[in-house]
Amino acid sequence: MTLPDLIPSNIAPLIEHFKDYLPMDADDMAMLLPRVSERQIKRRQFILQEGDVCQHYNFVVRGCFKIYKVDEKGGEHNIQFVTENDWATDIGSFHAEKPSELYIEAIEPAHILQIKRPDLLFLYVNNPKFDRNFRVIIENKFVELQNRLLQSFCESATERYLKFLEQYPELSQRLPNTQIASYLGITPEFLSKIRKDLVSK
Amino acid sequence: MTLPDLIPSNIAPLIEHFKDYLPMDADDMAMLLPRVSERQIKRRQFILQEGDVCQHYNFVVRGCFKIYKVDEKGGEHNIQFVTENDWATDIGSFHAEKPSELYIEAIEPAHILQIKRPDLLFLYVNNPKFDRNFRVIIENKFVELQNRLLQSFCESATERYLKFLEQYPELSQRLPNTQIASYLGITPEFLSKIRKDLVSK
DNA sequence: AAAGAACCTTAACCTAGATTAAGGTTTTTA
DNA sequence: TAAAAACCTTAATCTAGGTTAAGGTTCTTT
Repeated sequence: MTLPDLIPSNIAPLIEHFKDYLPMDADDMAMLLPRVSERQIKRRQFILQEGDVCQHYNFVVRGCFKIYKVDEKGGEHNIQFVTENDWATDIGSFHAEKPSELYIEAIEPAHILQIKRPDLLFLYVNNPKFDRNFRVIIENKFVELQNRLLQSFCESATERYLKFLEQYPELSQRLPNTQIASYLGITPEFLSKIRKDLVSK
Repeated sequence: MTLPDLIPSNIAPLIEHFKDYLPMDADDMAMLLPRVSERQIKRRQFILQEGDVCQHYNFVVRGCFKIYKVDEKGGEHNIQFVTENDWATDIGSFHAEKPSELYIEAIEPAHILQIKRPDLLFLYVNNPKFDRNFRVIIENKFVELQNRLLQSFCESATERYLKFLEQYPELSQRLPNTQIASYLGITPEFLSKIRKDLVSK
């Protein structure tokens, strides 16, 4: 539980995150530590913009981000919210080193830990624990995304909204309804109507 | 390119698939070989049904599968087609050992290679190459799924259909339009209308 | 070779959710 | 602390795509 003294405590949440998957010994931490850098992000600040190559795996220590795409007509579509102890990255852009189609923007002031591409590759090549950890992390992300697709195919907007409230009760307090509507794939006006209809029942 | 004589050639496509990610030596193959079993699947046969726990990672050597969910009203929604040299598995059900919400059904007679859960876990624990390979495989699947979600959010049915034809020209020959419509998230009747409108332009 | 099943298309009508517009409230920023 | 920006709601109108129904065609199975 307590970390060796030589590990600065501000990277502790990331170490704890990895420990959810596999035990991390002092050597593993020593390998990770010099490859992680901290950053404070202001509200409305971007850590990725359309057209840029995603250069980092970003671990959120505190705060909240939205990952979204802007369509031809300028509409924003949230594909994911990322909060404490989760990763905010465009995996496709990161690995293929291709320009991203996505924006990643802080909805709240945030504190993140970043790992650069060459550093992550170093970790993969030199310590199989990182391959393992990220395999499992991405499996979980895949399942989350698949459930999202299934919901958007199989359920009405009202059902999706109710399940969102149930599944992310904390997020639904933290976020403005505009952002939730964008995540659900509907307009804020229609969400407003859904909320009225739910109350009147 | 040529495999050692002791490896039966009918597992060759899987070995080649792994070689796309990392070199495989004789020891790796010797570890893999006894943990893979072959199966012939008939058209319309299921390798996974709703309610069952997904027990295998299924590698498709030949044929085509659809992975779909059935909604409350009995409607089918294809989330993915799987053809040669790809994996047909419900990753969520497999790893959590929970009943699946999905069906995986052969659209064409198929030949698959299966790895059981305990065998895959053995490979993960005893040879880090498998963690690596499946990390990369799932990263790619994640990106594919994310693009699908983005398209369904940002584009009209007509645009989605045109991109499908472009991205999977071979599949669009192989599949009936009913199945393509279900993948695009529209009814066969509406796809028929889209096709008519496209021709008349 | 025939019967049944799956598939494709057209067309009339229907609905979930979008759009536009407007007024009020809360939050942010200068 | 005031102006600007973001947010929320309501209501009228509009539209992409669904539903129902029906007829024709092409596979599959016996």
